[in-house]
Amino acid sequence: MIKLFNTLSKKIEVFKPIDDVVKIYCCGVTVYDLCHLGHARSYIAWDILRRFLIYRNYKVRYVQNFTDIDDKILKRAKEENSSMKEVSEKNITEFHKDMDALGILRPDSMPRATNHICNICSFITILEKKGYAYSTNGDVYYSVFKNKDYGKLSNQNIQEQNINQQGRMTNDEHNKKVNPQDFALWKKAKDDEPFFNSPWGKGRPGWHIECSAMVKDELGDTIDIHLGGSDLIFPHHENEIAQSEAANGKKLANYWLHNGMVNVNGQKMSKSLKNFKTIRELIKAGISPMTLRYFVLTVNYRKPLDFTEDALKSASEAWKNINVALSYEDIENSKFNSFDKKLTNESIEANFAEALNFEIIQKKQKFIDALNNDLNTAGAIAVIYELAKPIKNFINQSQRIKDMEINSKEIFSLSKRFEMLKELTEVLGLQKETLIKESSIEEEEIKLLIDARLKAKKEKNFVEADKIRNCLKEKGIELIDQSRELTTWIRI
RNA sequence: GGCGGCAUGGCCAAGUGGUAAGGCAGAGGAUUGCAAAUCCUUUAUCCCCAGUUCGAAUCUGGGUGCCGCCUCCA
Repeated sequence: MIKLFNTLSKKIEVFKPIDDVVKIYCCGVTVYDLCHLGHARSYIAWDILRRFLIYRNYKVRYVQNFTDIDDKILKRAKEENSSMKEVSEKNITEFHKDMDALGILRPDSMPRATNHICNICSFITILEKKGYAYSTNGDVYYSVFKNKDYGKLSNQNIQEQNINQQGRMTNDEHNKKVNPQDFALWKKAKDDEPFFNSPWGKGRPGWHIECSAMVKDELGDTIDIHLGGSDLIFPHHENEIAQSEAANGKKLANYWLHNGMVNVNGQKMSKSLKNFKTIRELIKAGISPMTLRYFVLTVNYRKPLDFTEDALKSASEAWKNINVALSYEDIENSKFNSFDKKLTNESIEANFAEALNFEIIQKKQKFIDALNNDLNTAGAIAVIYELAKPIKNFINQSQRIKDMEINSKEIFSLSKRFEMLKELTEVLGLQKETLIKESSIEEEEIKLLIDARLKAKKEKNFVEADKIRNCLKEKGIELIDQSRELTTWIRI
């Protein structure tokens, strides 16, 4: 039983899909710039939800939009002396690069606001006909007081909001809006702005209406799950509900899920505070994509995620260990060819195989239980670690100890664990990474230095020996003395 | 001012009524010329106060502190 926290009811609820295809809509990005860690957090969380549903045998249709009409895009286009289209195209390409790097599955469909102008216009027309919208000189607004339910998602009292916001309207808005909370469905274009033709003249859609129109077009009137950041609860999602439910006369989404923000020094990471780190720059700074993914998974998706050097370092070390375990396949293939890899249950004592199997199944169940519980990824990771630890230990030892004694029973056990480890890491989207750092040093040079060091060691010149060790360490090479005469090395 | 959330060991973080998962970091020991890896040992009564209960980190009330939303925002 998958249980999810529903913002609408403010409770954890058992997830029950409407029919056999789970319909999910996720609010995407406004494509005026590169994505930062906050975006990564959000889309990683929802990627886990999607992967887990699929793992639990649900069919999923996952739609995520691009907002490619927006004031910020226009502003950016002006700054760069380019067009709205060019800015959004460029950032959509960059978006895909980042998301692919993070191992986020591509949505089944990624509609763009600009391709849905027609749907948006007919949507607004319906709202007008039903009396929920009014137009004033080329602008169209949604009248929130016409809607009895308005505020049900964010638990806002519309009257109080009204009082609070009286002073916030610009003079221009005062002339057009009946109430301060009324929001734009269609915005009249200024002379120098790009526009689309509409029944109300030249203009462009307001922010919220695109999602309502695209949800309806792509998935229908009522969907299973609507996703987004917690900063979208109000007003964006509240307004989406108001529009869609007024127009369609049906519930928009059964489950509303919202992820917590990424914080920097206790404050929300955001463009306006200029405290953000783009995914691009983090990766460039040597933090691998899977480290970022792991970092995100250490905290429940609804809680704030503090971005600190320490936390990132901790995630990085932990991920390295799991990553070592994930390289088991390669090690097995290259090192243990002498073993009969086709070991079967028959060649291993039945009791042993049975006990092992039981243990592994138990871990799998623990993993599922964790994710069932409102996507407790931290709990799931604990299971991953339990599986990975013996594998990691084995690999580390085999790399460092010459002629390590290995028995077929152990290999059998490790292989079985590894199978499950792979299955479960896949659900979390954690993929093996090659963590080799760039190193200027050539293999030939390393060998020469190792020989020099062995010679120094024989002469008990440990000062010189340590000097060579430290020198190589600085270049990302770690030496391992497997015996008096044998030294190997690995990149760190 | 309105709405919502959070407070668990040095750090990160699970657990939501039956005497505290996991990770990172640290300490001691074994091993090692050193180092690495591995193994063993080791570090919490859960912000404060009151209450409910046989029993609470977990429920209720009050307090303190922090954060988010109410303008664009994942």
